Formats: sequence, structure tokens, C-alpha cells
Amino acid sequence: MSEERSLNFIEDIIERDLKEGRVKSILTRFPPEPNGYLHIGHAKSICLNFGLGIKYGGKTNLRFDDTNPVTEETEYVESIKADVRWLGFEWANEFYASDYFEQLYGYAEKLIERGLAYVDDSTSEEIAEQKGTPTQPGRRNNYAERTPEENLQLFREMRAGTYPDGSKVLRIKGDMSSPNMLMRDPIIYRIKHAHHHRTGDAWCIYPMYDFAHGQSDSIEGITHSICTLEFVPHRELYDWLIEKLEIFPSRQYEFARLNMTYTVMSKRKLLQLVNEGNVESWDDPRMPTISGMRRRGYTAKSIRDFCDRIGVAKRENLIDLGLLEFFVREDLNKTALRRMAVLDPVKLIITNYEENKYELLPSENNPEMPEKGERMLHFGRELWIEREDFMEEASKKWFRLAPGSVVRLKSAYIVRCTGFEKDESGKLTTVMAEYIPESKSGSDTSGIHAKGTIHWISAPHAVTAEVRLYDRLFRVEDPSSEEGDFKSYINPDSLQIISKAYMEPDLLSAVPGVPYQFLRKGYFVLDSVHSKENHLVFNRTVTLKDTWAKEAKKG
RNA sequence: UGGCCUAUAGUAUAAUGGUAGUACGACAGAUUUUGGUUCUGUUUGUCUAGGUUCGAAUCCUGGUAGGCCAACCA
Repeated sequence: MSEERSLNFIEDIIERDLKEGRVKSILTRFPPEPNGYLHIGHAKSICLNFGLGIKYGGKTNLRFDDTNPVTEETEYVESIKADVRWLGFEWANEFYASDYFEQLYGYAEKLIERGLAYVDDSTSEEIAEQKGTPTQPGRRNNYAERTPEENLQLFREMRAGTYPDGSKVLRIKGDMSSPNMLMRDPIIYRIKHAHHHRTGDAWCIYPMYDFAHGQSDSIEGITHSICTLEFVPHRELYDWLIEKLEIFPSRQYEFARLNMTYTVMSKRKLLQLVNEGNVESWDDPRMPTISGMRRRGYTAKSIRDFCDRIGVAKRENLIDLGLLEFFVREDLNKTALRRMAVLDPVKLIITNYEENKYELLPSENNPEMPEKGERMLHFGRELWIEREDFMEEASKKWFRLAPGSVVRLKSAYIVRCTGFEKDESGKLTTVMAEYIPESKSGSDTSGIHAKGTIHWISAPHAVTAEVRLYDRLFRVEDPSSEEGDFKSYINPDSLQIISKAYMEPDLLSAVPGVPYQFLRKGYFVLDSVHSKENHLVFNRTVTLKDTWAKEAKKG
């Protein structure tokens, strides 16, 4: 799989750092905020960070960036850990920014003592107003004149809980006329009398991202701190703080985040879809979340291969959902057991086959893996076939059933269609055919060539199950870039429920996570949420490539 | 109207001053008891204008286009 490929720009940097001895070994980290579920964009970051650790014989930490107690929950921590593990990665250490609160507080006092930070009593509106604009410099207020002693006392009182939320902040004494807005005296501590999922009520002041992330990197000795492009402006502050604090010089590098067609990739928007009931949950199989994809039947390998292939660069991108599907099919084709299932059933009567007689016919479990063996299928007079496999008036390109046509029933006999019946409304109810006894699969002596092969299931032996077919969540390629509310571009037909499909009886023993290919219909997996012992529910992971559908569309 | 980041086939990504390549897609064909798989072939590209150089996708300058930055979010 991993044939030699050229390096991405981060690998270039790492190889140079290793070669020139700037670092002896590398240490990366995956640093999610536990305020939501991980999505495929995070998978790119996970594969990058952990992949680099593995590739260069280094290590990777999992660090929760839990500096904002009001948005973070233990539930998210657990789901994130499960998702990273499921993707196939193991972290060297599990850390939390909150582990470092005491140390970070010490750093802050150090800055105050050196006159590099001050306590500001302004409101957030005043601070914003004084900040200026990208084209106009900001101005500093009188609070910036406070002495280190004064600041130290105020900051200690902030920590002690003397002041209410929003009444004071600690700011860096930066450069109010910097073209980089982030350097204009950024806030590094704010007062929040809130319960933290790990530190409980021990703290009422919390560090901001810029005073936690880089410092955590340094504390852990992270050599290469890899983040997404929107943090580019933060790098100047990241480096400034390392220099002033005289701590381990981690370095930040930025890459372009993943965007994919027909979905959205921001936690805020995904949360909205969940909260407003557009999807069932974070792990709805239509969601671009890791948990949603897992439930849908995407494999960890296919996601890793995808992340590998899309590469790492600094250019904005919008990747075709079809590429992910390609890797899903590629993996599943090799591993999924073949089964027959009829989703939209119509009776097929083999008129010259004896009533109440059945025979058992073998069929391969996976043509890609002969060692997976065969299972036996019941064949008899009454079968279920797919409604779309019959056409009353067919063109010469039609290989399936039509009056007079000849097709192979997969792993069974060749049949010749002799007739059909419709109900009063004109809906097809039954197809009639005669089988050719000497055309039996494996020992075909009929000399007849059938152009098409269709799947089927013995009517008396079939079990029923619910099947859920999914389509893209949005009607447009890039919902976030369209006019107006992104939710107005939701695809109303993203979920189709088939309440009664017929399938092979051994599917009764299916378990979530084990993929099947329903012949000619796609890859399916048992749904981990809705499936019950007496009510099977299968999710369609992805369709098979369908060149016929494309041909038919051409007219 | 400031600063920063970016620009290579339809979509991604490589070529690190020296033959523009790879994957997906599309198209055509072969194989096939899944209109699947597999195999073969074809197709399409360096944003623009200058400059440096024997030689530029690559370096420089201007332009154009897209993205990011004015949260007590991360």
C-alpha cells in the first residue's frame, strides 16, 4: 500500500530537522477540544500527527485542549478516545491542558513580574473598540500603566475568586499597532466561575487558547506542533511567548484543513444539524463524523488510505466525496462477504420447476478471497428478484429479464423469461420463467450464453430485514459557500428506508462492524443503533460502481 | 483601504532551477456467473504580465483570484 511517495512539506521539514540535528527525535500531538465529536477533517490531522510519529520513529500524544469549561464534557473526551483508537492509533501519553493549569498560572505571574502582562478592567466592548481595525492601529488604555506589584495582586485576587465573570482579564503587553491583530495585547486569562469537567471548581480563571496550547506543547516537549491554516496569525504570538517564557521551543506548522463535497465540516454546523433534528445524532450514518462513518460501515483502513492519498499542503481544497468512496469500495471489495438480498422484491416463478422441491447450491463467499469458501443457497420454484431487473420493453443493451430474454440466476440456473403479470394498477406482480436444467452453475452443459446475471433469493427461505439507503446530506457541493442558511441546501432524500427486504437467512447472525456486499446492490453493515434481535436493520455503506445506471441515463 | 497565507488537468497532489508525473474522475476497449472486480489505452494542466537565467511550475516584481485575521472560542 505504502509504495514510495514524495514527501509533503511537513515531512520535508522534519527530515531536515532530524538531519541537521535540531531535534533528536520527534514528538507530535493531536490536540482536540472535547466539545464535540471528531469528523473526517480531524481524521486527516490524526493520520498526519500519528503517521509522522510512526514514520520517523517518534511519538504522539493525545492532548485535550480543555481550557473552556463551559463547552467541554467528559462524554466528548470518551468519544474522541474511542474514535482515535478505532482509526488504529495509540497515543504515547494522554494529557490535558487542564493538567497544566498551575504551571500556566506560574508562567502568567512570571510575565506580570517582568512587566509583560497586565490586568485590564475594561469591558469586552471597550477592549474590542480599543483594538483598532486591520487598517487602523489600536490604542492602549490606562490599565496598562499598572505596576507589576499591582497586577500581581489583582491577578491573585482574580484567581481567589474575588471578582465576577467578565470584570477583569489578564492581557499580554504586546504591540497595539501591530498589523497582526493578535499581537494587540491579547487576552490570556479570563474569569469564569464555571465547573470544569476535570478540575471541578478548583479554578475560576482559565487560560485562553494562546496561553495554553503553545505552553502545553513546550511542557510536553512537542517538536512539531501541527495545526490548520487559520492559526497562521497565532504563530507570531506562539513564538513570542516561548521566547519571553524561555521554555522549550516547540515550532508550529500549518496545513490546509480538509473540506469535502456535499457536507459541512464545522463542529458548529454539525452540532446544529444534531440539535435541530436534521439528523438523528452525531453518529448518524449521513454525518461526516468518524462515529457516523463507522456506523455507516466505512472502515478505518479506508479512511486512513484516503487521508494518505489526499496529501498535506497549504492550499484551500474541496475534495470529492467520491474519492473517499473509492477507498471504501477498494477495501470492502477485498474483505466483504457476498450475500444476496432483494430490496424491491417481485416474484419469479420457475414454471417448469417442481413445486415443494428444493436443492442446495454453493456460492462463493468472496471471489477475491477463495479461502473464504462457499455457503449453500436454497433454490426452488418461487424466488424473489429485484423489480428493476425486469423490463417489459427492453433495448438491445438490456442484459436482464424481459419477455423472451435469457439470464443467469447467480450460482444457479439460466432461465428464459416466458411471461409476467400485473395488477389492476399496472404494477408488475410476477415474472414467469423456465429454467434450463443442464445450465446448472459450475457444470453448465447447456451451451446457452446468458449476457446478464441477476441475484435472487428463495421465497420460502428468505428472511426479512429493514434496509436503510443513504444519499449525500446536501444537494450542493459546498453548502457553506452558498447564499443564505446552509441548512436550506439539505438533501431531503438523504435517507430512504426499505422496511422489508428479503435476504439470505445466515444474515440473521450479522453483527455491526462486519461488512457484507449484497450482490449488485452495494456494501452493507448491520446498524449498531436500530438493529434488534427480531428486527434487523442494515445500512448501505456505499453503492457499487454502476456503469449501467450511467449508460441508462445517457438514454 | 493593513498584514499574512495560497495559486499545477474536472478534483487533489508531486516535480526542491534541467523530460510536467501520480491517484480519483471522464472516455474507449478486453476479461467477467456481480453492468462489480481486474487489465489495457485515451483525454485534459503550470492564474496573468514582466524580469533573472543557457534553462523557470520552481527565483524576483507587479497584477488578478481565493482564503485567514478586529471572540473574555479553539
